[in-house]
Amino acid sequence: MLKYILLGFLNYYPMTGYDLKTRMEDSTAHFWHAYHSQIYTALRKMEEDGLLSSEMLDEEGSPTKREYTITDVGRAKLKAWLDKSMMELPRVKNEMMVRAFFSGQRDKEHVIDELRAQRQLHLQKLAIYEGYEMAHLLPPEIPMTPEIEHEMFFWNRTLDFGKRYERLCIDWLDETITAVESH
Amino acid sequence: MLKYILLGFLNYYPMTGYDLKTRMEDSTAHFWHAYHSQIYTALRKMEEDGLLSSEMLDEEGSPTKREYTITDVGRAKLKAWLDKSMMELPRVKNEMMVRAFFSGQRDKEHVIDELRAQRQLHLQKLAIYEGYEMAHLLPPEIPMTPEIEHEMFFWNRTLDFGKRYERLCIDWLDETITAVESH
DNA sequence: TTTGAATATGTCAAAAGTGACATAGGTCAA
DNA sequence: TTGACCTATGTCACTTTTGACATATTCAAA
Repeated sequence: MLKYILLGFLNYYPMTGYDLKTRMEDSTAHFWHAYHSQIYTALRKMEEDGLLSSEMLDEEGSPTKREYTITDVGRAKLKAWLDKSMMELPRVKNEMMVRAFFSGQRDKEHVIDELRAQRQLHLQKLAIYEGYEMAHLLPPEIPMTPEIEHEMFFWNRTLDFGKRYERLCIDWLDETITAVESH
Repeated sequence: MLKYILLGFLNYYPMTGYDLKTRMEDSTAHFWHAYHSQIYTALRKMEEDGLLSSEMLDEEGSPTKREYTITDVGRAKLKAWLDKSMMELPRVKNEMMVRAFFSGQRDKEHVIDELRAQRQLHLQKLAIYEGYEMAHLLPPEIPMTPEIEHEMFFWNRTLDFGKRYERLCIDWLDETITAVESH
């Protein structure tokens, strides 16, 4: 999966591992988390496999960077993945729900503390999403074309999903906290 | 994580790998997916580590089963995990959102087909959740006590989260389909 | 001037997850 | 009685993910 995210971004324009890491933190990390260690190793592997090519950039006044460019093979791989529709539901992993499921075995006050902390974190995340502009993902020199607006339509749809998800979590936590408090 | 789910279930009463697998499919799989291969290997590993003990059951008229029982060490491990509150947000991985994010590069009709298929799957899942009774997780011979009702309160909270999540997905897909259709 | 934050890139061992392959008995209906 | 499906348990090679450790530069503030 990470492979396709990296291909997807590099299909727009060449980028370094750090660029990709920050791009992901501002966008896809909300629905696909990856450590920078994984991104760098994945890029190396993808270059070995011929999906990417790389070039060292030595600008003065900035550290050495390795910039990756998608190859035709990489582009074909991305297209093949996008063209094969997903016919199952995505697999979910949510540690907080696991904890909630087994919370009957726990001290009530302790459970409430945790739920409140989670609520706070979801509020913060929602605030970030609400202040977020997907246009920031674009490099400043790129002019707005209908194609890019079309891309951004989908970026904004995923952002919208993120906001709704955070609201759902907050509402669920509010109700759960109230229900646990009232015995 | 899987380890704690298995400990959580085995803390109720001893079970076989298959029992755990089916229990998970009916409950925690909605927020934590695991293959049976992973469950069986995890159980072996946990026995090695002293968290579980096992015993072969040879009932006539049924295949050989291995039943696992939680040990005191396992119980302590579970308690320690439950007692340490989660102070970050759970990490999300959602392949469908990754696909949506990069859907600007795809054929419109193709995207709509995929979104419609996803919508159908989420409707099915919601119907399953709405017909689901958490009490079915309990073995028939167990009487209903206040303790078990307390456990079930949390089980039902996670089911409620699941229903809301499915409705969110359906609503989001409906709106996204409409928006993509109307250019 | 030094300290800390941000930029930038990596390695690595270990753990977790994937999904195909394999086996075998029981039940039930066509 | 044959085939399909469910129960029940596993192996295994491979990929992915985790999270700690490591390093070096730049820039701004204290």
